[in-house]
Amino acid sequence: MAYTSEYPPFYVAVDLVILTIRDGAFSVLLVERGGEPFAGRWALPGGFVGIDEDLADAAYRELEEETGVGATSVHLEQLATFGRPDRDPRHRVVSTAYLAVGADLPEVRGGSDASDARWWPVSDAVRQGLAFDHREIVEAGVERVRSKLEYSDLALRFVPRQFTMPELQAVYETVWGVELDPRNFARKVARTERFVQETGEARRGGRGRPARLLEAAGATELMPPMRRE
Amino acid sequence: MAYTSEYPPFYVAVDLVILTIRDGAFSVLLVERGGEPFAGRWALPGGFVGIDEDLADAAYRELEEETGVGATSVHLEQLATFGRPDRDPRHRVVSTAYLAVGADLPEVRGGSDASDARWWPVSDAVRQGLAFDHREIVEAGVERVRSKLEYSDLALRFVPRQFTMPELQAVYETVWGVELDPRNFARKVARTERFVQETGEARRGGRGRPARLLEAAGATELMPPMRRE
DNA sequence: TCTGTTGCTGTCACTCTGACACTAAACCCT
DNA sequence: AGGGTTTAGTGTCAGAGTGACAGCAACAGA
Repeated sequence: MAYTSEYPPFYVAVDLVILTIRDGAFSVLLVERGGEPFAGRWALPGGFVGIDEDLADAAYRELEEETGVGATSVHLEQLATFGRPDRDPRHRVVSTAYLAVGADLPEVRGGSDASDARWWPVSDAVRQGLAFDHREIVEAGVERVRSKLEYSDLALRFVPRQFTMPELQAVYETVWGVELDPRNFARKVARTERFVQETGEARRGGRGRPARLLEAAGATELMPPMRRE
Repeated sequence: MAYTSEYPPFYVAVDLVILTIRDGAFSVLLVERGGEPFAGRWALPGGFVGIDEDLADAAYRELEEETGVGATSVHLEQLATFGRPDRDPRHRVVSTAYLAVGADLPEVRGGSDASDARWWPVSDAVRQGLAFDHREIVEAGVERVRSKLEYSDLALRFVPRQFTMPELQAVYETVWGVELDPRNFARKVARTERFVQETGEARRGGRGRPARLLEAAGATELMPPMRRE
């Protein structure tokens, strides 16, 4: 069966801004483009949405294809939609960007197509020329995360299920690019009821005093919020 | 010229959540649907995006068609994109919702098509059954506004260029549905540098002591933020 | 057991917040 | 003209949150 139309068609895509902290760097997953346009340039993972597929489902599908990580333990939310008529030189593509945040996301080499895929520190990623308008999309995702650390539990998505207070503090310091006072930080986290709770265990094996292991306790808002600057 | 495709096409639309305060009520503009589906039901104004048209341009165009108001003095921002496969029974329509906020938006009767159009208090609007998934979209817009009042200058878009402190306070009270203390409110607004400034004039003619006229002074953030609850 | 390293907590001064009551400036009516 | 009514505008005080700061605690390894 074929469809005809008086007008050229829209293509609808999803792009993923997958963020994690790797080796102490706030990082985004990029794939190297094999073909034109922008061959050899780095771009966000993404793809076209099926005609019967929900946008969020398409985002999950792309996420799993690129990282092998299921929805479990990865936070996924809609970021924004980018639809400038000239953003793709081939067709009219409207792309809804999704933001994914996870802990310990796996190393990736070679995506579904033969092209390369790797984690980039976000500062390096936006400095180089990304394909399409992906620099703008990455910046929107990064700003969303920086902002949501202030008042939400998003920081907990950057650490494993069990984590320590210094690890959680490092999330804020890495994402915001600032240094925080550990005493004030711990006080603020502890003040929010049901934000984190003690597991009773501790992380041993490193140097120095072992840090107590914490886990999320259900609260989704940090109240009062943590403030930048 | 005709285009053919192996697959049924996507349609890309914009929907507008146009919010203002009318007669003391936080209100949204709805249009009555003339034809199927959802004939007779109320819906958000909106329409399809041209194949060479930017999403934001389409939103501006629809805004002007529906309200006669140009971009001037109306704040417009992208809200979110709604793309459930079954959200429109006819086609696959992916719709990007835009949020518009303005002061003194005009009364409207009869849109571009012959159907009716009018302002609804948002509580009445979401209570009745709106067409498509428009209830969800309205709720997203309302929540966005309630949230942005806390930390941005969005409240200034609900009042005319010159306004009084009680009028500005009424924006917060109406949108949040709470009562605020005028002393604490004025202190907080005045504390943020360059948020509002005196014009030297006063609003006369009403009952009681005339209120001094203020205007926006350039700051786009309310710091520290105004807090709900 | 000594040293190095990292985790953890308490205090104090300051600012911000929320609660609260009175004075000021206009209008209206007599 | 004066008194009453209505709305605008301000100051204080107690409690909470914040940022700056130093010292003790618990482990590993030598």
